[in-house]
Amino acid sequence: MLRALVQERLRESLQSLGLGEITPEVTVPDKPEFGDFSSNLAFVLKPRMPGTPPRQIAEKIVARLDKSPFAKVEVVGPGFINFFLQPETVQHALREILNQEYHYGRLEMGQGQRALVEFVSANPTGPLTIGHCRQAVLGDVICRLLENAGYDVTREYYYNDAGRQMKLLGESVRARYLELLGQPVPFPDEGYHGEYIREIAREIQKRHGSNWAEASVEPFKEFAEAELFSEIKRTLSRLFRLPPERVFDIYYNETWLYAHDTQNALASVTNAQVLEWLRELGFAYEKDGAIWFKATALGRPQDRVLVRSHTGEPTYRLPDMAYHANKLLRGFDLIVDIFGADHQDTYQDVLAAVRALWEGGKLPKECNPHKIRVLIHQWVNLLRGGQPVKMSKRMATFVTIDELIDEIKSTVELDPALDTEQTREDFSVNVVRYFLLMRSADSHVNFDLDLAKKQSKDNPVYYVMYAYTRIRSIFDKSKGSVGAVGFQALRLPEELALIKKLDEFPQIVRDATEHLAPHFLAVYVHELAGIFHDFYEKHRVLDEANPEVTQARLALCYGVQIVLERAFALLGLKAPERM
RNA sequence: GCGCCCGUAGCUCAGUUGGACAGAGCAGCGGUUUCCUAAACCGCAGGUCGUGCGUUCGAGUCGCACCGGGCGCACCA
Repeated sequence: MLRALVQERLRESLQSLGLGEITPEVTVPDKPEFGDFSSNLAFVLKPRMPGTPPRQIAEKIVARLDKSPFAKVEVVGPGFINFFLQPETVQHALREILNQEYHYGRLEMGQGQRALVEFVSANPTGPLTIGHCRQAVLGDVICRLLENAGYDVTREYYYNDAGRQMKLLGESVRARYLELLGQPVPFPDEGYHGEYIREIAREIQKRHGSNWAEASVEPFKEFAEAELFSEIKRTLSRLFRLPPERVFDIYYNETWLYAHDTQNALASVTNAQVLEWLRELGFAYEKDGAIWFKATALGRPQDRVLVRSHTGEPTYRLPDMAYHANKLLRGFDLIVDIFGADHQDTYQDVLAAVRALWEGGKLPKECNPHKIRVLIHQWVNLLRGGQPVKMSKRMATFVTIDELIDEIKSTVELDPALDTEQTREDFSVNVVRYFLLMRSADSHVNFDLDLAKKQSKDNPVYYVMYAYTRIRSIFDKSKGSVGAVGFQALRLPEELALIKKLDEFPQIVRDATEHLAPHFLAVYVHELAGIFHDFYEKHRVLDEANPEVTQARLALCYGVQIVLERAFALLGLKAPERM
């Protein structure tokens, strides 16, 4: 990496000045006049060299510097050090990339450690909607990033089929079923009105005729749950481009936490156990017949009920605490929770409780809650005709992920030779994923359906994909392969800019992984595509009159192809060969 | 009222360990095609980075206050 090289030269210089222990900060400046890299080292060093103006400090550092990789090193302004690389230095970076090929951008930070990523976790009361879509895609990419970094990743989905909502689901299906049999009963007050409920009822009628007329709610609930879960897996299978049986590794059922089961290693700690521990540590108490969590003692704004007074049932908070205790006990090195903005307050109670258990010695030392990282994402606003679409799951005024993909798919147009059902599916999934990935999880996303459906350049996905197809097209025409060539021919600004951008890739992947921020990568890919388009427009790759340049530029294109394919794989995008 | 997130160009958004005159896409205006796909490229225009204090050599970035928007604040999940 070029930046590491600059840092290394600086470090050597510092050592000779007796300041070797500092890791110099090196950035890529915005303006080309400021060079390829820049360091503010002189300012950082200022407190350690009182009385010396930063400019002089910078000059001292530069005087001791090994300048062989650079065409020029300047001290400018109040004390910035700007580095201008030799073309040969940049060319060498391309060599490195081609050597590493599809290993380029792999990270070592995971080192075979185990990571658990929990996401989506919707109770199966209906199809997945756009509300779940962002979380699903974020989680999927974070899993891919962690795998790339060497983690052994477990994808987990937490759900509950025992609560009130699931009972309502069963009652809703039962009501629709009896309606079909001509024995209508009142529809449950807060039941689910979606058409999918009728479909499930029809399916029951198809398989069981009128045999379920006297049945209780329970079988209806179970039938609906099974149907909906397989539907959910099918949807995620489209979105993740994984077979349905592989979209998640573990479906963790909240009910496992209610009764101790020695057979179940995933739930070695129950709700009751956690409650007892909290009591022993003084973080649980009784009031008004309920059991409360003394969250205020842990710096939280208010105490919360853990066990209800009337029914004796736990609220969702207690099993959540038990669930997280179990996550820690299962021996993961990294635990990632992905939640929507509605959880931003509540997860902190759960973490506070788990921390208290650990600090109180109830959980083994290796179960340090620092291993848990929570990623909160803001909501997606679906816009249709410029207006936000109001959605309610219960009233069935929602747009499902499948509907979203299908709607976009109906407008996709690709090169006729490649315009198949599969490529259209691939492309519409690209659009959905990219729209949701290109923004920071912290910011709200306006998903403009009209825009996503437009098969035009408004759509950044096309821009990125088009760069890839241009490269493929060059290689189709070139007939030759990329051989062992010299890169001395690559010295034009657009060529060097492209290599320098390729050189940034591993650091971008590292940043995205460390910050659990896929949008770093999504933004990078867009920038890389832009630099490639610029190069492509200005310089012809294939030139029979000049085989040396052709070979060097083909190698450059291959480097871009490698990085694009690596980035696409991490983002779960699938580029077409032609558009 | 309390907590978390956001407020950057007409629109949608980057800018994540504070760094040099603030970026991209789209929309607007003007150009580019005997040549690897013009779903592209080039140029122009567009901003008191919500407001005000503060921290410092330096603040879109950190702190405080205020204004505006989103989401929470259940013995629902």
